[in-house]
This record gives sequence, C-alpha cells and structure tokens, in this order.
Amino acid sequence: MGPMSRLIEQASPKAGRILDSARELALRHGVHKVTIAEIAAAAGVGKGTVYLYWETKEDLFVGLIAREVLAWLDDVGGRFDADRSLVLPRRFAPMLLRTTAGNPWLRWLRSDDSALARLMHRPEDRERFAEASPGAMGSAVLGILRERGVVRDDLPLPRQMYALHALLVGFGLMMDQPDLAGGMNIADPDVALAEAVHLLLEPERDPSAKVVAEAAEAVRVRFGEIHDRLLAVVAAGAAGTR
Amino acid sequence: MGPMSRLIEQASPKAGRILDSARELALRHGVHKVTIAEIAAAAGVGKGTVYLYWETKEDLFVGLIAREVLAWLDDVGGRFDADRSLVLPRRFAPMLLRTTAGNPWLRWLRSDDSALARLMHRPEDRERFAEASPGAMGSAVLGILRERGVVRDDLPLPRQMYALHALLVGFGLMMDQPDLAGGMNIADPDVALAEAVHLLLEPERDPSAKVVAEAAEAVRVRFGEIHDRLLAVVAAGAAGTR
DNA sequence: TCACTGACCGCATTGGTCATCTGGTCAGTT
DNA sequence: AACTGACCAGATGACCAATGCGGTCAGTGA
Repeated sequence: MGPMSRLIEQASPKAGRILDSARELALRHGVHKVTIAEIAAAAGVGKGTVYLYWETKEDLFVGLIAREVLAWLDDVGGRFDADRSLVLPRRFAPMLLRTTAGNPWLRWLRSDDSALARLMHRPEDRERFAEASPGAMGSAVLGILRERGVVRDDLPLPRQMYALHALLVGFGLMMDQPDLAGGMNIADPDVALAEAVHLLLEPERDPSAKVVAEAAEAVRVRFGEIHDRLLAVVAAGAAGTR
Repeated sequence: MGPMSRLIEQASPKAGRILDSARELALRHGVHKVTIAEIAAAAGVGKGTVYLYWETKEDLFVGLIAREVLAWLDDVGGRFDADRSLVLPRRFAPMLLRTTAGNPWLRWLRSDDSALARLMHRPEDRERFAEASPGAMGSAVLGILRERGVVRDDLPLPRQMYALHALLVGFGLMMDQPDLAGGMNIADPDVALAEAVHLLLEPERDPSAKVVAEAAEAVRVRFGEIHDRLLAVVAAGAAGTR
C-alpha cells in the first residue's frame, strides 16, 4: 500500500458518505438508473460536492467498485494470515469463488457483464479490474505455487493456467446462473471444485508446512501488488489529480 | 431413429429448399431479422407454403436447429465408428468442443444465448436441445463410462458431473469469447482440455481395448436415444401433427 | 381434389419527434 | 476555501403514426 495514495474516503468523511449512498442506491435501482442528484441528496450534500471528489460519474463508480475489490483483497489477506494452508489449490480455488459469490459488485466483475463495459469506458480501468478477477488471480498465483512445488509441474504452465481459468470461469458462471448447469444441482459445488482442482493441479504428496508457509508469503506479496495497482486506479479517478 | 418419424425435408424436397433458404438468410441477417416472406421467396415458393410444413416461424427454426444438431450427432457417430478410442475422456471432450466450434447454430446452442431463448418459447423444446449441448452430453456419457471403468469412480458421480460440466462450459465460453480469457491465449486449447480431462476423470491405467469397445458401443446407443428425442421435437413442430 | 399461392388482417415493432431529465459547470454564498 | 444549486447542452425515453410482420384462407390451376 505505502503512504502515497490513500482512499479518498479516508481523506474526507463526506466522500465516504457519498460512496455509501451511491452503493446503496445503485444496488437497489441499478447503476445506470441512479442519478448523481439522488446520490447527493441521500448523502446530504449538494450535487456539486460530488464533483469535488470525482471528475465524472464513471470515476465515482470505478472508485466504488475498486473499494469493494480492495476490501475483498483485504478479506482474503486476512484469511491467509489466519490459515496459511489456504494456498493449497484445493482450498484456494473454492475460497476465491465463495468469497466473491455473495457480493454483487464482485460477481458483476467476474462475469464481465456488458453493463459493466458500458459503465467503464477507459480500457485501462477494465484491464486493471480484470487483473483482480478470480480467474486472473488464480492464474497469477499459479506460477508462484508451481515454482515452489505446491502445484505439479509436469505439464506446461500456459496450458495449466488456461485450464484453471476455464474451470473457474465455468464454476463461477454455473454458480451465478444455475440454468447453465442444465438442471444439474448439487449441494456442495465447493467440494466439487476442491476435488477438481486437487486432481488438476496438486502433486501426489502434499508439500511440507515450511514450503506452504513460504508460498503463502509469496502469494501475499502478489496480493499486495494487485492491491496497489487498484489503488492507483482510484487515485486516478479522484478529482484534482489529473 | 426407427422408421416412425422422418425429417420433414425427406418427405418433401420443397421443405428442404425452405430450410436451406432459412439457414442461409438467418446466418446472414440473424434469425429475428429474416422474414418468412424472404425465406419463401428465396426458396421459390409462396409464403403460405411454408405454413403447410411448419405451424409457426418458431417451429421452422426449431426444426432447422434440430436438423443441425442431428447432423452433428451423425457426424460424431461416424467419428466413433472410425475410431472407438474416442470414448476416452481425454479424446472425447476436445472432440465435443472442436466439432461444435465451427457451427454457429451449435455454438449458439451451447452458450445458451438469450436470443435463442427469445426464439424458442416452449420450455420443452429448450430442454430437449439442452440435452444435446456438449456439457449435457458429457454428463450423460459420464455415467456410462464410469460403470465400465473408463472413468475413475473414487469420487461421487454428481460432483464429477458438475466439475466436468463446469470445465466444458468454461472452455466453450473461452473459445467463443476470448475476452473472457483475460488476454490469455494459447495455441492449443484442445490439448489443455485433453490434459485437464485426463487428470480429472481418467484412472491410472488405460482400460483394455475390449472395455473401450464396449463402452463405445454403449455410448453410441445413448447417442441414438438423444437423436430420437430430438427427432420427436422436429415431428412435433411439423404442421398437421398437433 | 388438393398442393399451392399471395392478397389480406390485426398486431407488434419501428423510426421520428420532442418534452423532460441528467451529467457536468460555475458564479455566488457561507 | 469549502460548498452549493441554478443553469446549460446534450442525452434519454415516452409517445404515436406508419410500416412491416406472422399467420390465415378464399381462390387457382394442374
């Protein structure tokens, strides 16, 4: 994170209230139905005030989604600190999906909804967010785990990544829209994913506790990088910085 | 197949011409842009003639898509006859995707496009078609292969099915819309899928040739069932039978 | 007799219009 | 200096007429 760019809401409580109002109203009526005037009124500020903190409506919502993703990254980080064995693919993958399943903003991000593309016009922003999608995170982490023997290395990395990505996309979509599953419904998709990832990625023998701890540390560092780059997106959207 | 219900185009060459025109025009301009009048004109028949063979525009296109799927099933059947080792999951799964990748109608079916839902209003039809989607076919075949030892049985079948379905959905979608892959592109997704399915489903030792042959036979029978049920859809859509 | 046709009908969809509303600005207020 | 809300140009969507559609059926001719 570093001391450089802080979240706008931490600098001003008013900005925080605006974000909260925007979040609530957008969840209720949809992002492109809610108006800046509504948001400002709900936050108890004037309409112009919103534009003191963000240059455009787009920037406001980019910042909002970024906040959600950052909170999610922190959440995941916390889980890691509590239990480093979460780096094991069979635990990592289900955790990625489960922690994103509940949050509409993250789910939205994952399915690459067209509505999101309509909102975020700057390709750079979309790319930065795509970096934090479960599929991309899985891929990013895969290389690290593979180097350290937490993931089998008897097959080329690119194909392994592609397969993992496909698996996560598939599970994610089937969770979001059960009709894609063709009527098939199981009680515990998490377990199914864990088993699949285990067979797909994990070597015969579990790695030692030491290796696991080191891998977890490396993965945490990677999380930090993704975190910081997202933070840059938020900073870029803040008024007065561009 | 049986002698009972034959494709409408085999009964009347005129119906065949109508289907051909419908196919060509719909591929060029989209299903819901093309008009019955255009189709009739292109086929060199009167507009009313179309309604001698199909009750509605919807029935016409249901029949058309069914024809495509039936042709695909025949194609796959032929491949099976030529090489029974195609039942091996690592060869079966890539074949399912590859043979459906080129055909817009089948691809459409696979992605469960909303445009298709707008066209096919009868849920019964949609269900019948869903039965023939790659994911569903994979699932249908999975049980057969498992019983015979071509697929490992150390994990519960429902979760195995779910995982396979997710994997196929994921690979299929990433093939169709590469942006879902998050910029990741590999030369040979087929191989990646083959490897993934191998790890996911296949036992340590390959089954004997005899077992493979028997499994292939059973799978072919299953294909025949799916074939026949689709044929029933076509027959139901034909005018004068309802 | 009957396979076939195309003029015809009611209705859904379209394109065009225009009043309203929205994102964004800025002179003014506190 | 922080903040506000009246104001503006352009986007939006409600509305309506006109077109074009799916589907019908009386008629045609082989």
